Amino acid sequence: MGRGKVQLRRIENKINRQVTFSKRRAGLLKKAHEISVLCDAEVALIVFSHKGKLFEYSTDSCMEKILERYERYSYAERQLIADPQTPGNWSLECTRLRSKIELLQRNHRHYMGHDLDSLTLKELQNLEQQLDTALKHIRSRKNQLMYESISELQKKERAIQEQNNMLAKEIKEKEKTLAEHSQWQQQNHASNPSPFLLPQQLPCLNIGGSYQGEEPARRNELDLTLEPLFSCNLGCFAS
Amino acid sequence: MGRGKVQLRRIENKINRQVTFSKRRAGLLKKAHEISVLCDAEVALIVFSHKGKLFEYSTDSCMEKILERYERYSYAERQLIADPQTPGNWSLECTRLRSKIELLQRNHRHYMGHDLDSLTLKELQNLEQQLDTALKHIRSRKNQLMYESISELQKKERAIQEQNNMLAKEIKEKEKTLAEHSQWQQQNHASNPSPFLLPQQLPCLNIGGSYQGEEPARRNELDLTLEPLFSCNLGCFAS
DNA sequence: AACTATTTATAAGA
DNA sequence: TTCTTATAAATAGTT
Repeated sequence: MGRGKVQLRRIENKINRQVTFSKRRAGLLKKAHEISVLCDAEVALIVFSHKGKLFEYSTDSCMEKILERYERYSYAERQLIADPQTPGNWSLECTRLRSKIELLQRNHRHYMGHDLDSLTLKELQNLEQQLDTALKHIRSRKNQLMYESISELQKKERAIQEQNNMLAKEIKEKEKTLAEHSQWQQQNHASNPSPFLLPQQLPCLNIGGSYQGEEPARRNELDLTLEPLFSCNLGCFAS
Repeated sequence: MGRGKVQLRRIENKINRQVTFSKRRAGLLKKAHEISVLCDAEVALIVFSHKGKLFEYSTDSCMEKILERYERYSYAERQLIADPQTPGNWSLECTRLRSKIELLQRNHRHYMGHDLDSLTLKELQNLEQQLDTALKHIRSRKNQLMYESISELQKKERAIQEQNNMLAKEIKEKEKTLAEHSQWQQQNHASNPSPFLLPQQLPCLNIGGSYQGEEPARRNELDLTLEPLFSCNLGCFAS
């Protein structure tokens, strides 16, 4: 379905894969719902995206019930597998999981550059290479984000500058009108208090107020984004 | 899709419902498989027919694993429903541990430079700095090991050289004795076959044999250690 | 996110 | 059930 036939194999283009995933996921959930309604079936659908995000559908009788029913049903087929409900097995499982956590944490310490004494030269070499690669990816991604940030700022700057110019023009005109007016007043009454003060102050107040009032949230957001950006190592641009 | 449009409600005709179920079930399983392959997603699909028959599909990583992952994942969202069922609730503990593992693994993927799209600029910056520090530690430790390796090799070289010298000396003396002896023999019998061949060969054989026999295990170990060392990035000495 | 040319899925009929 | 076929839906590539 679509402009071209598609081969049943992993889409290598990341963007394409993401888009196709969104579309097909919607289609799949819809179809799951349809068969469930049309044919009075009980459906549970679980989808983990490549990135690990979860999407699910389940007939109104709720996911947990269906999974429970599944476990019950499929249990008959795999009588051999030890029952994980047994208290003894649970504690065993816990022990297994804890040791796995221990391993992951130890591993993580190595990735943080700690506890290196136990590693051989070869292991250190592997670690170094992996971190080096990871760092490259991270810096590349960071640069991408920063460039995006910068070009958005430049766009914003141009917009604001333009606005600024327009406001300045407007003020100039107002100033002119006011000056003419005050001159006219002076000629008629000759007793005007501080006639030149107001026109001088207006520009600053107007510009500042207009700018801050128009988009305070977005401005703050950008400020936050850029603070660490320039206080930190800009040297990474070169990598 | 089909000859007529279809309303999204239970098909009352039993035969029709059964037929539609068969067809749509096939379609649904196919699509589940397709999205799983095309988009590298992990999919679990469970369908109970109206009559209670089970049909299922799961990405090759097998149903149980996906369901486990699901439980783990959705646990985080319903932490609130902390059911204080039985004192010493093993299954709850297991779920908790599993979600911790999930978290560690996700974290680790970031440290490997994967799945970076979900990170903010600030997070990327932190990650970069951590990896950079870690890399410095690792390289420093690696250098230390390499220097140790080198100085040990040099020590070993000196020892072997010394041994070599001693052996050479010994051989020279033996040669001398032999020469005297053979001269003496020649003077007496005058019919010695290839009298100068043996003394020339002995040194090589002796030295090689002595060296290999003395510590074959450690020598192999060192060779293995040093192979990647010099074929690889020596540039790290500078860091 | 919307569009559209195509491919797929499938409802109805045989 | 299975095959066929007309038609509805889904969706790949594009804007």
